[in-house]
Amino acid sequence: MDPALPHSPQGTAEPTEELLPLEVEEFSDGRLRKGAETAERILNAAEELFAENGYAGTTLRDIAKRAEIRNPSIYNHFDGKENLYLAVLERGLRPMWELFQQLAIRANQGDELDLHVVDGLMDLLAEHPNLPNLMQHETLSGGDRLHARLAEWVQPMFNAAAGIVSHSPSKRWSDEQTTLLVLALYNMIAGYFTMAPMYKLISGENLLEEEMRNKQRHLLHDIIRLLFSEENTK
Amino acid sequence: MDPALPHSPQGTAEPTEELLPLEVEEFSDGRLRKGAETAERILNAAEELFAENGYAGTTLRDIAKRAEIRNPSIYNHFDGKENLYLAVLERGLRPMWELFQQLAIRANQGDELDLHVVDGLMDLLAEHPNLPNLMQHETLSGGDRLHARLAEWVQPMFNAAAGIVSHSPSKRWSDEQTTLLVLALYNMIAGYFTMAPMYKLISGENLLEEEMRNKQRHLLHDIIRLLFSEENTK
DNA sequence: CATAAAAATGAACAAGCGCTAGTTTACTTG
DNA sequence: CAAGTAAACTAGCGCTTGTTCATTTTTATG
Repeated sequence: MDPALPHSPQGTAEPTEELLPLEVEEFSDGRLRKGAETAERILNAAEELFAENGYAGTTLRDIAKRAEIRNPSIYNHFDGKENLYLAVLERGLRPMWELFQQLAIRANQGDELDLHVVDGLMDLLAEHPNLPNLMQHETLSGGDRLHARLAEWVQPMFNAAAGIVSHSPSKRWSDEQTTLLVLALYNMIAGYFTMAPMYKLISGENLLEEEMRNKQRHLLHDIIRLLFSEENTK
Repeated sequence: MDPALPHSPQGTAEPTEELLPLEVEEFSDGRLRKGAETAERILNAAEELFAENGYAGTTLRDIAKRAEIRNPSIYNHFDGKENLYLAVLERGLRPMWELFQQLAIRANQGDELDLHVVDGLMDLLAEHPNLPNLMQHETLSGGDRLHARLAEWVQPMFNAAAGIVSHSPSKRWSDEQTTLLVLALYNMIAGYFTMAPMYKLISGENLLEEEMRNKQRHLLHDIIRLLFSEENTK
């Protein structure tokens, strides 16, 4: 494993590192090994339950039931609840991590990206609706369970996002504001998905359905355009 | 108690109802009765712990320890964990509920309010930093524990906020967009506080300190001004 | 097809949970 | 200050939790 690395807050500007070597256990014909298949079922079940109920609110027996196994079998694939949780988090964060790495590269090449970032994020989160909730649970607990890994996982994404925003044509935002702006935009975008269950209770409408998502995408475009227009310079 | 009220989504536009009769148990000289004082200590401890660790992640023994009593004593003041949680939620939501009620009245009188709303919310949340986290935990769990009370508590605030936004001078936003805009603005504002612990891990800076809060307030003012300027009409 | 490894299982353990009962202490009030 | 009530305590019950272990069943391989 990692040698110590006690939340060192040195943030490399370019996220070019690897997240983890992702080993695929499968036959030459692409069929998964039996063990790897149930490991995946466990991860899927755990992701859904952790996202909805958090770490403490999720039982290994609940996870096992959803994965259609008896709960000691989990220990054939993961070394305890905490490690399973970390595995879920890592697998969940990977697509977001990759998206930001990719967007950051294009931002350094001078492409205008703000709208692409929004679209990319909306698509990604729509495909992985558990991701914002997992992140939010971690955020609320102060990242206690991530702590060491947090720097290497979240920090590069944040830096990439800040880089993208600071490359925008608008000269409106100072460097100081850029940081807070990234936070605000993230909360606005991810919060949409996080809010979905409660919004459904209040209004009856399902934010996760495509029609609503398109309205949200439209709104975000309008907002981004207003925030990053070249005209006004404060 | 309430007669059924199974999440009826009829939202009265003006939040003029009462939240709950708030009974104060104190002597004529203002001193709290012994019992009422420990009840308050329990509520304070529970609020902090529920906000950080959620419902499942908080034990009555933890709460008792922080309130400096033994855990069965909690039952002299609250009828079980669930009811304590609801009491925490209600006491926590009250100031926000009152703020929105007050702002909604002024909005109906035609005052321009958008910036005042932001300032009011920032001040309120700075004073009650546990509130956004409590709400967020409830949001993530799908409001399961609130469910029935949710309509009467959250719905009026949401409607008040939507009313305020739709009274803004800008003709830019359609009614449909107004709803999503309220959500986005709420997430932006409340998310700032929710993110504080993780942001501190990443950057070392404390978002809850006044200096940072003022920068955030400034940023929010800029954003609101851009979103609700009279000029541009899309 | 035999064999070893991998995976799944039932049974059960210690620890911790919400909660109750019974009793003692502290407070309030006539 | 005495009596009654409210509030705090100790002890512990029934249950669930994460985890272990010995065993059986399944899967992969020479």
